[in-house]
Amino acid sequence: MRASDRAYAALRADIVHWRLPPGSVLAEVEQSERLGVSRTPLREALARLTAEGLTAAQRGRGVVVTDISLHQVRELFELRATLECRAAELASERGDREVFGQLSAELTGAAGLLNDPDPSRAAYYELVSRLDAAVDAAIGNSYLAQALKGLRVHLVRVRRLSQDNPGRLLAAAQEHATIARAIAKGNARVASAATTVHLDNSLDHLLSTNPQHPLTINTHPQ
Amino acid sequence: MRASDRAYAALRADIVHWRLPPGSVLAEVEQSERLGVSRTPLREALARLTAEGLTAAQRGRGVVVTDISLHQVRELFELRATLECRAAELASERGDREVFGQLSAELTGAAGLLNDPDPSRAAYYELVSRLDAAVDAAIGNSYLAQALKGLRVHLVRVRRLSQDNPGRLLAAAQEHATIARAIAKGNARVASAATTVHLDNSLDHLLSTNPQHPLTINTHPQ
DNA sequence: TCTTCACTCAGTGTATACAAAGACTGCGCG
DNA sequence: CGCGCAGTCTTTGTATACACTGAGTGAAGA
Repeated sequence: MRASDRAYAALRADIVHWRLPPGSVLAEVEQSERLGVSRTPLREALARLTAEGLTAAQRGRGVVVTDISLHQVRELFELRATLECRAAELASERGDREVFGQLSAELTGAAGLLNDPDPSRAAYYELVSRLDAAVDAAIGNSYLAQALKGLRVHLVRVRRLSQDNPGRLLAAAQEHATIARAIAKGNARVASAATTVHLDNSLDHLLSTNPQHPLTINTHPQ
Repeated sequence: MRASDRAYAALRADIVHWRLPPGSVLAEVEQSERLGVSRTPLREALARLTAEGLTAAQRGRGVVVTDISLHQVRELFELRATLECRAAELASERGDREVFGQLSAELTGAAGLLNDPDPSRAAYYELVSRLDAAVDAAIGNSYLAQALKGLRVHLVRVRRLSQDNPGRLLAAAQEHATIARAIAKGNARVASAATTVHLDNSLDHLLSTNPQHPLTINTHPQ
């Protein structure tokens, strides 16, 4: 694996998991020494991150990890709703019904996963990402799939803000199950509607647990 | 201006205007000598182009200008319809009515621009891009605006395929005027519908003037 | 005491040298 | 005559040295 790929993956993970919180300045020499690569591949990694919107180049001060305000979260969810509703419709028309039937069944029984002691809910999120992957494969549109992928990077970072409690996660799992069931039935209208409802609930939950603007207060959530 | 920016702008223009047709291999030393920059900024430019999807890295043979099949054009328009319809809706709700009223009037009178002897129709396309810019500003969603921007790069490249005749351009101008008028009236439903119609007509025209798959035959349209 | 200018220095932007990996070619063997 | 292998060579990947820009700081003058 190339050094630039390693640097990119490491930095991206650090940003997404808030080990590099918004506002962190990523000095080239400092990061290249930390990651054990030279400046050239590190610059390539930073360029990729900047293209994704995870970092931004500040004239004269290097690149910094971009901030996320609640206002931006709203914009993010507005685009997300647009893309995911369309994706749900297309998946309903073009998807493999068995795949989504199976996923729907698993999601309905996701309560078991949430009783798991794992605090990171890895098993649950893995199941959800399998649904995402199934939708990507079903829509048969690489441009749309790519747009969705680009969005999800930001959404994983935002997830840290939602401070999910078991109740919300259980409800979200059922909403996901509803979406998968509609796709399995080939009902595009319902799939789109269920997606709209799910995203609205998610955003409401996120906003209610983050009363005001100051997301930067949560910079070190530990 | 940085050397990497110049290299990026030059390569991007060359690709979009088909001076570097699909399949061209962009060897680093060759291009860096041609553009008068060293390999380092050129690599950065190539990385940006690859992130945009205009080029793709081929293991061991450098980066090549990506091909565009009719199938991909269909996918492109599918995503485009999704994003632009939503953008038209949001612009109807949030846009400045005077701005779009003015644009609508100009577009209605665009027949004059099309009688212009300029074969590149620069004046016409400048007017259309002003409509795009107005929509971007009106939607008030930087993520959606960014997604639209990323799409338009590919669309400019595809434009070369559509071999627009004056009749189609005039019809397109009227369709654009209809969209602008609906936005000016604040009628989101009609704005979205008019966008759907316009994009369907555009795709139909493009497909009818490119009978079969082999877009690569048009590699050197001059 | 405030403002401004110059100096220093940290850090990015660029060039180039070196290393490594993959592709092409030519030869030999079956 | 075809297939396979090895060697060479082109091209990318990485490291590092140098240049240049911009920011911060200190002192001096008003």
